[in-house]
Amino acid sequence: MQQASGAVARGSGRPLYREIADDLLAGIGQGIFPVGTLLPGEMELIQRYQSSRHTVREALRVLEDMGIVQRQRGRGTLVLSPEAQPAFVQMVKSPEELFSYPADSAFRVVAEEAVTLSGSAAQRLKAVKGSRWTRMSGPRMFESGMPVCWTDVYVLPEYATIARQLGGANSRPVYEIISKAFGEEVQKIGIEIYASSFDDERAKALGVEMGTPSLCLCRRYYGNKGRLFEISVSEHPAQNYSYSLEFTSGWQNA
Amino acid sequence: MQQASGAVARGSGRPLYREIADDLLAGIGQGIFPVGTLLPGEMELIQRYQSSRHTVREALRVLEDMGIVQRQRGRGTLVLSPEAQPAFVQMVKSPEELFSYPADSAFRVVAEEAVTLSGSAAQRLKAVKGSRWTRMSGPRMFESGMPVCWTDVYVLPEYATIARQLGGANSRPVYEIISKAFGEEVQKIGIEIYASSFDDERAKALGVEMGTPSLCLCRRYYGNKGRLFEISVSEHPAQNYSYSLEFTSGWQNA
DNA sequence: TGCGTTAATATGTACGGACATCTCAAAGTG
DNA sequence: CACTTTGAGATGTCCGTACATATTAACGCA
Repeated sequence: MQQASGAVARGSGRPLYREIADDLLAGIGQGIFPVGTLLPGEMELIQRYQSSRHTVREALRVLEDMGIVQRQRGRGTLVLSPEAQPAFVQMVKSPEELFSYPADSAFRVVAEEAVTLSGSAAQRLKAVKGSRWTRMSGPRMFESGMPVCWTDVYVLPEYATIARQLGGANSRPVYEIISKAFGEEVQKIGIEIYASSFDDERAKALGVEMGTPSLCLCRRYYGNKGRLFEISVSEHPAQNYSYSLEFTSGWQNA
Repeated sequence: MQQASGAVARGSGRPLYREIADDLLAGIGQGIFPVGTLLPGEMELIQRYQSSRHTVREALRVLEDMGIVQRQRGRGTLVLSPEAQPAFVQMVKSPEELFSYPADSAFRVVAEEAVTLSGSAAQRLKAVKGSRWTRMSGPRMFESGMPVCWTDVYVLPEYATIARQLGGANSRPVYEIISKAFGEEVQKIGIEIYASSFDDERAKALGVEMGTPSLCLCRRYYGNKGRLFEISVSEHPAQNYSYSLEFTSGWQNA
């Protein structure tokens, strides 16, 4: 282990800013710069490493790209984590890919009503108990008439007017309609996957036997300022559906 | 749409390097700098935008962080893609987080045998038909004796010797044992999630009723040079288990 | 023709300075 | 005491320069 936070080797074949980054990283790992504290300022690092501000900033940028520190103008450089952050990353271009819905299927809304979440419903949806939503329910069908899944969509009451934009064969996802119509930018999406089995009503609607195993996907969409604005729960017949993910090692370049 | 690749607004409140990055991005989108070609050199961009090399490089770095261009010393700046790459990213620190196994549970191997995948089995595991594996099967139990899930682990025959390292209460995941013992570095992990229901044998082993809905997780581990070296299939009783994911917008800063 | 050498060109690294903007705490004010 | 103002210190932006190193193509020689 290299000595942390002192002089570093120059002309070692490796760039100076890398040496400095490694030294700072070692210092963080050894607790010299504990997580949650601020790293020494740029001016102090310049003196410590007898280098220029440009080089020091380059080193700090490396640590920031690794997710180890977070820089904040006017405050300083905050230590976030003692080690390189993501070892495995999954990337998707748009939230649409998280859907995996067949393109030639349509959501047919058969019920729309205002609901106030009871304790159990709130717990299941991981929403606030007593909060009010507008729920739209119905099956998603292929054009051929074959059922894909049963879907319950909960949106904030102020967004209830989007209901009339649903139902077309090539209608956009609900989150996208809301995003465009009301300026909600999707900041975060949470997905929960669990298994269940169909109750009587839904089994009839989808034309399967009651008690058929099902795969449920509950998606939560968070918009501006992290506000939860849509929850969608889909229940798929087990034999027709699976959910796939792929994780790749490294950040992007490594 | 802004005019691409000409002068940009200065003193617009936004940093100059951002303006330049946006202008170059627009130029790429309009086909002025087609995908696969090299962007103009830094010196030319300096003249075009009447700016300094530092600022131009900062702009190019923005595009590189977005995955739009790739810089190469001595060659130039290659245009990779016309639009920003990942909009949503999920990050996990280590493959272990993809497990979500309780810490105080243990895998109890009750059967170990060499298998050659039949067509249907290969299709289900997404592996090569006729390929040979060593399969270890058994329940995963809490220390209290309560069952967590049933697990089938397939490893390459050459790694079969790791079986004797399994079973302890705090044994490491299989992929990690293999990684350390044989130097396989996990490059990629694929996860497939689907619903099913327990057959007679497994239901008895886990103490649940036959036909109970279950959530199955099939994980595929790819090692050096992308070789598939382990497949693990876990079947969980539905009421005890759910799988959660979270995706965040932006690259890391945005 | 074939191959090693050389030169031009590109980005990478490193140094210097100046001013802008944000944050937070201390000092000042009512 | 509460609120506002001020100022020090931090990072952000932007300019300048010089040299190092990788790439490629042109050149010269056998």
